[in-house]
Amino acid sequence: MNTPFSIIIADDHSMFLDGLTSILAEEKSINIILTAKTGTQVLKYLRINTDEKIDLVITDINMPEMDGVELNAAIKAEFPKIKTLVVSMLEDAKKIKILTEANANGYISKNAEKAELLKAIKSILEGQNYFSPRIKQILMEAMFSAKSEPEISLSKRETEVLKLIAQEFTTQEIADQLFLSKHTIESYRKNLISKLGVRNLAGLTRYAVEKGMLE
Amino acid sequence: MNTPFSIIIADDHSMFLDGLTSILAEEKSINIILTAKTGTQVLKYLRINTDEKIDLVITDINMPEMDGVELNAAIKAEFPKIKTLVVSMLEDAKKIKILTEANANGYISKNAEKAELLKAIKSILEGQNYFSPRIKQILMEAMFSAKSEPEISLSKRETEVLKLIAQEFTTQEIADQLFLSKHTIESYRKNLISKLGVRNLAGLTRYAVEKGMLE
DNA sequence: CTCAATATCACGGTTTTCCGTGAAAACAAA
DNA sequence: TTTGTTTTCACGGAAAACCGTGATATTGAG
Repeated sequence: MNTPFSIIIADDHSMFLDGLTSILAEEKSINIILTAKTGTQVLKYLRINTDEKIDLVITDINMPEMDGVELNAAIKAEFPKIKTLVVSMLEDAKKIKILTEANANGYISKNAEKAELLKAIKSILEGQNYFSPRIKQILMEAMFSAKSEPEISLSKRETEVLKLIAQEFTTQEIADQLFLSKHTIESYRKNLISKLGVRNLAGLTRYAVEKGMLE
Repeated sequence: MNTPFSIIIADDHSMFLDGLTSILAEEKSINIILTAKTGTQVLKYLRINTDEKIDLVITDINMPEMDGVELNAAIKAEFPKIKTLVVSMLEDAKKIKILTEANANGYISKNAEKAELLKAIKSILEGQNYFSPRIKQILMEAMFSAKSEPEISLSKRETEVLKLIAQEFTTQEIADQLFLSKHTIESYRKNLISKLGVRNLAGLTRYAVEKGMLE
């Protein structure tokens, strides 16, 4: 018999953490070394116990302090030998894309059955990545739809001005705050309006609010 | 020894369901009769197997088809003897309030530890309701903060005009659409601005978006 | 019925936004 | 180093929003 695999689990919801632990405790080939509620806790552990061989980190995406995406990136940068499996509530195309680009070894949804979870873990521990058909499909769709979206990107200043505009400041007030000419701010207004494809202040404000740009 | 308690668990996330099942399987005094992914499944089961004695239904709030709040209400209406324990991701004051008013027997967050879950289940099965101190506190705060909010109410027309304003229509355009004078729309603008305590179009738009007035 | 809230309309004046058109300097990427 | 993006500034005119200060008619609740 081989030595059991060592894994770490990170999820901010205790109950889910306990549940996962309980499921995996039944597996003789798996040793749960640590359960954590934030990405930082996991990283801290890995940095201190460098001699301990960890095979896999299972992580949620949504966590306080350091989320699963960041944690995955950090692990891949500092401990490239450690495999990662991301488990998430939502099937977020963008995050999945980022994760695949950051070499995560697997991604499954919390909608997945216990059987699929075990299958994913086994695949990854054997050296194969695991992305369910459903996830692959979402990824593909995101690729195509991404092309239809012209991907509006705003510069730092543009973002800064837009925020202030949406916060009910007038052109003059913004100019004063940023120590710029009011003509400059007017330029930004115009650019933003054409760039974002809106008609007026209402459109600008709506964009800012919907993109969550205001605190 | 008493006969074990019969419980049903409902949660749309398989993995959580499996986890919970795994945790509770360790308890000899608990028999898991059914696990379901929607509230309707649970209700259907209860209606068919009326002879089977169910002690407790553990349910998530966020589920497709029929959520935990509705499920709780339905159970309390049709099967008042069955106890309910609601488990939720978020600590939503409004929903907690509704649930307590609908006589749910307990509410715990998924942030809760396994120990608290077991404590809640035991309390409820022994006939006592269980709401954690944290939940009680949130409930209290909601009560007070509800009173402090002056509750701005807009008339039908005001709402209608505000929606159009936030959708980038000008005063003249709105007047044309509603077959009103532009002066009338200007009056509404003024009233809305003072009523909502904002400075300009940006504030109006922000209010509309944040209140979810625009589909 | 009465009173308050709602809905409608009006005008003149000020401020702000919107539009077109242009351009120079700084900076980063190729 | 050339090229593209970002940041900065300028002017004039048109359009729209904002402000104050009204008024009248309808309507719904008490």
